[in-house]
Amino acid sequence: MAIDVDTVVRTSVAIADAEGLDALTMRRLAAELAVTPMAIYHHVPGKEALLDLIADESMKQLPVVDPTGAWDEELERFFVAFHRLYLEHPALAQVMAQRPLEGPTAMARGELLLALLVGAGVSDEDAVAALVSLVGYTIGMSLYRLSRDATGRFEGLTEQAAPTAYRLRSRIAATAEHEDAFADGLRRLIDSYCR
Amino acid sequence: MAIDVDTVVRTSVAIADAEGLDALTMRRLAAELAVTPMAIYHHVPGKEALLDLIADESMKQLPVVDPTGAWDEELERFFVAFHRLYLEHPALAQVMAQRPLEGPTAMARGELLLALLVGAGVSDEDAVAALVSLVGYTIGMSLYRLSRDATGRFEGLTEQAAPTAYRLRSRIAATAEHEDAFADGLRRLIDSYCR
DNA sequence: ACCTGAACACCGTTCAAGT
DNA sequence: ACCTGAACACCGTTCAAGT
Repeated sequence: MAIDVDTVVRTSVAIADAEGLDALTMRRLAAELAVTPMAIYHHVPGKEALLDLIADESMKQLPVVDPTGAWDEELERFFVAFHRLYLEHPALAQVMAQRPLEGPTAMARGELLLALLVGAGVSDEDAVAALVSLVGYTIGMSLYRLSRDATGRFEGLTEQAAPTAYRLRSRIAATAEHEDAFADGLRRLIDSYCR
Repeated sequence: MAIDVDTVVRTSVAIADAEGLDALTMRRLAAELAVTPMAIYHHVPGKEALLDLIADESMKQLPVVDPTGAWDEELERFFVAFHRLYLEHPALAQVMAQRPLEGPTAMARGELLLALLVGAGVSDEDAVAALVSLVGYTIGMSLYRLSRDATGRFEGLTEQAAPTAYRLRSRIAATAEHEDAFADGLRRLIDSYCR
């Protein structure tokens, strides 16, 4: 039934995107591929390995930075795209949250970012420190945002019953959901590495 | 057998801390409590609710900020403790990654942080923006660090076979695992809100 | 080499019954 | 009110067998 690693991975991504990561089970995937659950194991060692493949495949959507561009602008462009990738694929964010950014594709993108910084005169140490901070910030802000989207908000919390908590939540929600909240903090972080 | 919500939650935390979140199943928990799996459902609606309770219970370990202290120092103290809490309880970080910081305890801590900032003359909007960024940064850096700790590192990656990727990973690992990496980026972010 | 069928050792949760 | 026993509808994965 024309089953290979690529179709397995692509179908997995499609299921996770459409119905959430919980819906992605080996049995569901097999059904989608019109095949027995065990057939998948001839192309992928197991579910963990499948998630690794999904992670790496998805990272290919990250932009490739231009090493000749302005490094602060390139950084902003890259991490805004990173953030957007997570928001558009919540299941991916969920997968990546538990997985080091160590796939071949992620590493290749990392090399480019590092080269960009070092080429701009930043020391090796500072460049790596900057990258780690920016990646951490991006992951955290994405997950934080997604977790607010996912849950039914203000459940059982009315303005009458708990006015302070209610107002705090409203304000946090408004800020966290605003597109610019992420970019604002990102710029603060990037700027701090400019000096 | 002396089963109440508190012992259920505390035992859950103990299992998750000792053996990881995956080991925390309703059946395993029941065994630990010397009770039938179904007994738990008379004290907690279900597993999701149990995870909510674990989350809120754990948040009680976060420090209470001193509203009369220097706000930059208080912020640093709070988020460094937050980071440490996650590192010491990886299962908690895993739970929180998928859950909004909206429990009663988290909200109470948030109120205090907000009061601290507003008391220092920061506008409401900026204060909320600062908190969201700092929380996002802290969550992301914690998860990023934990994900590197969890996986067997450099699996199948030798210096001979792929020298560039190998060196990049080594440098990232060294940076990410350094205690000061988190605090450094945190200070950059906090400082950016001082001006 | 690739796929199937049946089975194993698990999950969370429902439901009816006991005290 | 609190707990039990048996069952249901799932999981990921092993193993032996087919082609």
